[in-house]
Amino acid sequence: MTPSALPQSTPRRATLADVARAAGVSTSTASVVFSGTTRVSEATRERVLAAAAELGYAGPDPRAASLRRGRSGIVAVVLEGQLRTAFLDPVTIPMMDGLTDGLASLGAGVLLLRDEPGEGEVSALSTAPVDAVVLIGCSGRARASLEIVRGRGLPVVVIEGDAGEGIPQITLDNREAAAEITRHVKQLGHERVAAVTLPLDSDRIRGRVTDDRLARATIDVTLERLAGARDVYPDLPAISAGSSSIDDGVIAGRALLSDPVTRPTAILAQSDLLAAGVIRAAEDLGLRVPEDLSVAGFDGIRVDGIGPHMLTTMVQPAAEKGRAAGEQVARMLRGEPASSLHFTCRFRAGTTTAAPAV
Amino acid sequence: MTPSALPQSTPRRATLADVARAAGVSTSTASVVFSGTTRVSEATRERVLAAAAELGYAGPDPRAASLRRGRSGIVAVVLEGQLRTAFLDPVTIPMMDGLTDGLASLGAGVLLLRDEPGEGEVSALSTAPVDAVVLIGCSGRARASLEIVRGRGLPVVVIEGDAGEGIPQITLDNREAAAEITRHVKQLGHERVAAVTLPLDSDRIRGRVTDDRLARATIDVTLERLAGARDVYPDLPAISAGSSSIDDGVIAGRALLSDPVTRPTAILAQSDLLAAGVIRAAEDLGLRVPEDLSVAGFDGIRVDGIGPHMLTTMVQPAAEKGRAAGEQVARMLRGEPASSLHFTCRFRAGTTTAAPAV
DNA sequence: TTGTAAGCGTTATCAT
DNA sequence: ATGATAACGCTTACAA
Repeated sequence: MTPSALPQSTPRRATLADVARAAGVSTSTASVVFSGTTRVSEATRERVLAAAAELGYAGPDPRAASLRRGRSGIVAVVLEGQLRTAFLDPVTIPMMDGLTDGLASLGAGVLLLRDEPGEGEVSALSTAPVDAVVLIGCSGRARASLEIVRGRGLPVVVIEGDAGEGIPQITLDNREAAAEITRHVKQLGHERVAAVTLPLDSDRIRGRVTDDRLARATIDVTLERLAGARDVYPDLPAISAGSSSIDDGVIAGRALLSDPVTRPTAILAQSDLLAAGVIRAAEDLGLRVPEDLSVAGFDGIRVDGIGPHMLTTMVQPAAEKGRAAGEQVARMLRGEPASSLHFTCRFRAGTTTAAPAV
Repeated sequence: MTPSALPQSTPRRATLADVARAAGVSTSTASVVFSGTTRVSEATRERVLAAAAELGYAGPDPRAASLRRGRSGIVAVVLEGQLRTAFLDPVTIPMMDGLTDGLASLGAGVLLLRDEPGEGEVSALSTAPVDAVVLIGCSGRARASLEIVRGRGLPVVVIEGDAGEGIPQITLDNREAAAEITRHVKQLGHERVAAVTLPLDSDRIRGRVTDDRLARATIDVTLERLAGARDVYPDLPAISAGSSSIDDGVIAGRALLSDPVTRPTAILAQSDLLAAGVIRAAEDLGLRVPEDLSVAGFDGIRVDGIGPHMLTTMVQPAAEKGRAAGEQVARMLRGEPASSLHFTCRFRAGTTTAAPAV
């Protein structure tokens, strides 16, 4: 534990002061050489750099710099649950990409955090040296994260979640978008229509969506998209999937299509992955899409694995959402006022919807 | 910019010294109340906490703490290329999950960094307050990252990459594993076999793998897995995919299967996604798997979208790889010696391989 | 159990 | 263009 116990390879790392001394300048001058805040004569500049190279000095210690500056250059992104589940959702990835872009103007890094403080341990959120926080899909237990963040007085932006008073949030027009694609289906002339929804709550139970289950549902996105569809077809039957995946779409699709008598002529899926599964299920049953069954999705991601089909879907600006969040964070950090932003989806006609067969 | 210009909401945040003063104790005592390093009488403890609550003090400033301690509690993970592409690879996600687990004993957070320093800007790697670094898929340009890291004297672990002397690395038995699954196919009696490989280099050009292209290839994983397969079938024809995805698998599969005369009876895919695509291509052509065509994958991920099939594949311990990296980092940070670890894949028989039809 | 004191390595301000 | 000086907010021997 004592320095002397170490191999010898740690003779105390050189500091800026060491470099300055070796170069025969003051620490402040040396500092300026690295930060570039002020003009420095070419001569001294080179002397300092040479001394640094000589001493193996790799630049200012970020910890000291961040204490002094009051900035660490790190923004925390709090994801719900396991990283695994978070990144399984294909919209998360472009969103994260957009976020890093939006943050780029700050030169900030992204610290990934989960919102579950594992086993009595204090949430890393309360001890991480971050300048700001982005909360994603802030529901239920994310409130705890929010409390910590507010306690620390950190700037925070929430994506797809309700954070209450004065906190900038990035939202999507889920209900309106769902209504729009549903109207498209209605205009094609479909009358027997059903929906496949995302999970209703964290239990992720599959099955027929009853009023009862709806009352206990906690996932806003699901509710909003269903509400939008029911704005068009008030009695729209729906079945909830266990997750947003192709396989769950297959299961739901099979359930909806198995009975040739009650079989719908169109299915509205709440995500593209679910839609892909429904298509698969339909084709397995010998139904042609869109001749025998129209299928609509939601998200507008690149779906890997539905072959020649182009999904009719609502394209959500996932990357833009992330970028917007990043930009609002950047603004707050610059002391500028930040605002909530609302994004809208865009209808994209594909080859998976058509008028019902006569 | 001056404090007075701000709304008033920033009357200087309370510091530990403020809290101590308010509680009538010394700063060190107050410090100890928060860190829990030493026993403190219940009475003072409560007085300090009360004072903290009163002043809205949310705990020690992590920046100051990390300067003092010489630790930031953050480990950087450097991914190749865009986050987008990194997270498109389904093995990355469990690996990241394992990594966070392995790091959990440290209570460290994970800072996501890309290895491409965007446009002349200094790589965040050189200015981020991190305690250690994990390099993933360190090839070519990641050498630059490695240089920075070594310059800063940070502990580093490399996953699936060669970092040279004395740097712990986490590797996989790609060649041996590829040979194993190839032997399985050979033992089933297949003689007309072909391979679908991962990209050969960052150009990601699709097509027949010639000796020429092979000589210029830069992606180790691809080369190792191909070498393993050719240990069994020395003349194994191969076609390279543009990426590890189902759609690219379809393309490659179609290319290999289109000619009924030369059509192989078994296809070895270098990833499960590619295998799924090959299966899709086969079924599109009216071939049954495994009766008319055997398909083997690699990775052992959950493939979303191949319906009833269970892929015959080599299961790689992705999460374990990540966890191991995390643990080695933890050891280095504790001053213990770290070591390189080599992982092996496990053969998993599925329903997609069988003896060729007679 | 509590207090004293000495930094941790920078950067910012203000002279010179 | 350069330098002196004072923080930044905390932790941790060590002393009491």
